[in-house]
Amino acid sequence: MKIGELAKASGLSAHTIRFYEKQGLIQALSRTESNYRVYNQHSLDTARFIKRSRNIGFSLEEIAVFLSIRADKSAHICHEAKTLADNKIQEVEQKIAELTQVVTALHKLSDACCGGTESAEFCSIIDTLENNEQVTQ
Amino acid sequence: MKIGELAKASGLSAHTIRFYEKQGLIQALSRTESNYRVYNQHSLDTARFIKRSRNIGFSLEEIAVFLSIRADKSAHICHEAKTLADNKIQEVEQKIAELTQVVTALHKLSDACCGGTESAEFCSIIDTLENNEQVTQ
DNA sequence: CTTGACCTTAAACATGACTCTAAGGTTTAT
DNA sequence: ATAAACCTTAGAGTCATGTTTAAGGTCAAG
Repeated sequence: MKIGELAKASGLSAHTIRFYEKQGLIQALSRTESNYRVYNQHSLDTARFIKRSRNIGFSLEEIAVFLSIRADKSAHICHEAKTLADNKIQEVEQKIAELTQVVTALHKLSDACCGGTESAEFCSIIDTLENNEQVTQ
Repeated sequence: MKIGELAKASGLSAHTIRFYEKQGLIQALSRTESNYRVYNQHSLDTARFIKRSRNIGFSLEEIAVFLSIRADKSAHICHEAKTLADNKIQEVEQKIAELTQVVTALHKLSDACCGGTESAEFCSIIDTLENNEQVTQ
C-alpha cells in the first residue's frame, strides 16, 4: 500500500499521514526503491486508531501514549489507559463549565438589550461592557 | 498615565496593550517628548472594556465592533450589539454541544474499562479505539 | 514519448491571542 | 554618577494541528 491508498482507506490525507509520521505516531513499514512509503493492513489499523482517537477528542500527544500501550499491551495495565480517559473527561468537563458561564453571561447581556432600531446611545450591552465589573458573574 | 500605569490599573500587561494598539483596539492620546505613550481615564475605561469583553468570550475582532459602536453610539442601533451577542451565544452553545458529545464518548470508554492493574492485553479502551467505527456515536 | 497521477523533501503558512527577545533610549532614586 | 526601573521598536516565538507551496522525481497508460 502506498500513502495515497492508505489515505483513501483511512480517511486521512496523505499530507496528514506524513505529518503524523513526523510526530512519531505512525511509521511506514519500508520504502520502495524510489523512496515511496510502503504500508500494510496494520498501518491502516493504526491510521484508523488515530482517527477515532482524534474524533473522541484526544490530542496527538495522548494518542501517542495509547499507541505505545497498544504496541506492547502486556507491558501495560488497564489503569494507564483509564487514567488518560478520565483526565480527558475532567478536562473537557472543565471546559464545558467555563463555556456555560460564558453563555450565561452572554444571555444576561443579550436579554437586557431591546435589540431594536433605537440608537445605541443607551444600549445596555455597551453599557454593561463599559461599567459592570462583575459581568461574568 | 504611561503604559505601565495603565497596565497596572487595567490588569492587562504593557505588552498586551501595545499588541491591542497594533490591532487597532486602543490608541494612546499622545506621546511624550521621549516618545512614551500617554493615556488618560478614558484609555483606562477602554482597556477595561476590552478586558471585560474578552472575559465574556468575545474575540478581538468582535470587540473592535463593540468599540466602534461605543465610539459613536448615536450612529449605531441596539440591534447591532444584540446581534453580536446572539451570534456568540449560538457559537458557544454549538461548542458546548460538541464537547458534550465528546464527554459522552469518553464516559463510554472509561466506564467499560476495569482500570485495574491487569495487563492491558484485553483493555476495552484500546480495544474500542482499535475496532469500533462508531466510537463517537 | 508524453501526459497525468502519484510520490519525495523541507519549509512556509494558517489560526488567535498573545509573549518574548534584542538592542537599545529615558527617567527616577540614591 | 550609576543602578534600577521604566520605556521604545521590529520581529520572532508559542500553542496545536494541520495545510499549502515550491521544486522536483517516478510510474502507468495510451
